[in-house]
Amino acid sequence: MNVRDAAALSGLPAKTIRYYDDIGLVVPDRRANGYRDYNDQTVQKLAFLKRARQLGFSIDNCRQLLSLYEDKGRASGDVKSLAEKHLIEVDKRLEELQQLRATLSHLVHSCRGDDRPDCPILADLSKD
Amino acid sequence: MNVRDAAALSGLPAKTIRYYDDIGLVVPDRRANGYRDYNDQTVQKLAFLKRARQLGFSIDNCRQLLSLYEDKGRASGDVKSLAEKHLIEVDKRLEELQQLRATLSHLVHSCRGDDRPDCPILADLSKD
DNA sequence: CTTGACCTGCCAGTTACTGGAAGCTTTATA
DNA sequence: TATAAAGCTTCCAGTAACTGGCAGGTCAAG
Repeated sequence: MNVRDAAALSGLPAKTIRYYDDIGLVVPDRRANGYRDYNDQTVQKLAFLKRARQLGFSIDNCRQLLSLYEDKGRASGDVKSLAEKHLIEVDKRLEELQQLRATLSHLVHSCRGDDRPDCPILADLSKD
Repeated sequence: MNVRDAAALSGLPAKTIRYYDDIGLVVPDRRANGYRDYNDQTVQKLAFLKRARQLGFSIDNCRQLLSLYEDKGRASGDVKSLAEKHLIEVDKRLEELQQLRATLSHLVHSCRGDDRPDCPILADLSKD
C-alpha cells in the first residue's frame, strides 16, 4: 500500500513515515514506479513506533526496541531494562519540572500584576 | 570586560554569550580590536537570561521579558501575564509527563524481565 | 486528454545551543 | 626580542525529530 494508506493505518503523518524510511528505521518495499509499498508488517512497525514515541522513547531507543521486537529469541529483561532506564529519566524530568513549577507559581502569585512597574518576577530574574 | 569574564560573572558559557550576541539578545560594545566588551549592565542582562532560561522561558519569551526589564515604565501586569501563560504550559507538560510515567511504570512492573521472550511491554507497544 | 490528487527526492527551517577550524591579538616566558 | 600559549574573532556543521515547500514524475477519473 502507498504511504498515505500506511499513514492512515499507523496514525503517523506521511512525512514522518518517509523520514523513518530515510533514517532506515522502517524501510518499505518499492514498486516499479519508485513508490513506497507498505504491508501489514511494516505498518505494524509504524504503529509500534507511534506508541513508543508517544511514551517518550527516543528514536535511538526505538531502534533498539524495534530490533528486540523483531527478535523472537529476545529476553524480556532486555526490554525491561531499557524501559526502566527511560522511566528513571522521566522521573528526573518530572522532578525538575515540578521544581520549576513551584518557583514560577510563587513568582506569579507574588506579583500584583497591575499598572505599576514594581515587579517581583523581574526582580527575581535579575538577582544574582 | 572580555567574554570569558562575562561568562564567569553571569554563569553562562562564553559560547552561549556569543550566540546571544549573534541573535541580538544581548549586544555588547566592541573594542578597537574587535573584541566584545561587556559591562555591568550587559552582564546583568546575561544573568537575567540565565535565570529565565532555567525557569524554562523560551528565547522568544526572554526577549519580551528583557524589553520589559529595560522598560522602567512597564506594567507589572504585562510580566505577570507572560509568566502565567508560561505556567499554564508547564502545567500541561507536567500532566502529560505524569500520564506517560504512569503508563511506563505500569508496563515496567508488568514485565517479568527474565530470559524468556514474552514481554508485555512489546505487546503493548505493538497493539493498535 | 486533461485535471487533480498522489507520489518522488531534496533543501531549508525549527530550538537553543555546541564543537571545531582557521586566523588574528594579547600575554607570558625564555 | 622571539616565540609559544592562551584568548579572541567569524563561520560552518551538527544536534533531535521532524515539518514545510518545491519541482517534477505518475496515476485514476471524467
